[in-house]
Amino acid sequence: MPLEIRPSQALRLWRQVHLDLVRDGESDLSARQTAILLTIYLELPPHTVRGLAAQLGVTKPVITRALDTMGKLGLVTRRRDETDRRNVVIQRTVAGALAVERLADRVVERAREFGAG
Amino acid sequence: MPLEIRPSQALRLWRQVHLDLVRDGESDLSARQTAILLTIYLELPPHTVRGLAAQLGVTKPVITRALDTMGKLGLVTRRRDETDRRNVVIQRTVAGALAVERLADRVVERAREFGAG
DNA sequence: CCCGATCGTTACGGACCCGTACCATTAACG
DNA sequence: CGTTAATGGTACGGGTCCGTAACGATCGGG
Repeated sequence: MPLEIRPSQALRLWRQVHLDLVRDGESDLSARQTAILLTIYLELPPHTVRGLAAQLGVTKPVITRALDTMGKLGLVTRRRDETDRRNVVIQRTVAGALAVERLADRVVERAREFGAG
Repeated sequence: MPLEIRPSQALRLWRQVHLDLVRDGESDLSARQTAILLTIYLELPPHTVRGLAAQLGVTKPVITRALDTMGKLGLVTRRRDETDRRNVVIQRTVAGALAVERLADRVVERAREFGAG
């Protein structure tokens, strides 16, 4: 059963959620960072730098830097893969899971308000 | 009639649209910039720097810089208000309208795909 | 063993953005 | 007029991010 949504609704939803994020001082993530964060929390592990770079169609340093930033924010962690020490496994954190959950709640909430629009 | 959407749907939708934006090389706007752009295109004119700053809960230079950047990208334009030359009126552009329209289409499209999730 | 391939990170020069503070222009009003 | 208030923009020091290129560590096959 598809989720029917009209363009005007989509735009109002998109705007309002972004407004919420800005106003609540939720860390001002770029589209890239958001895509990385949600990929880590929605797709099945394990996640590697190379894998994320391929999925997003960006270069490796972009992922490395994004992980640096999100690491400082406590949203993700890195750990060496001991079976192949060349790899780095990106791991979820409690704080990250909560942030993602809050985002989901925001979207759901605003979607409900805007249904009639 | 409210728009019912489950948290898991919301997150998958949010992720997929951001992935699309990144992969298609759509300018990597921050949450702030997105909020500003959509406010300009969804709310009734006229829009001023001060008004936008108040709506987003940020300082004026944030708006000025965002308008500089979006101006370079051709998404918005500025014009002096001739009736009160202290004011600057932010105006929409064809390119900006198209970008907003594309965003709406992306959201609608992905929402349709993910309905069952 | 060693050599090539793979993985993540770092270096570099340049661009953008932040928040605070200050500035130039314009309007409003006594 | 001149003075005050309001608006948008700019200067500054500091941080983050970009893309390209190089690097060190590690694996795997000959």
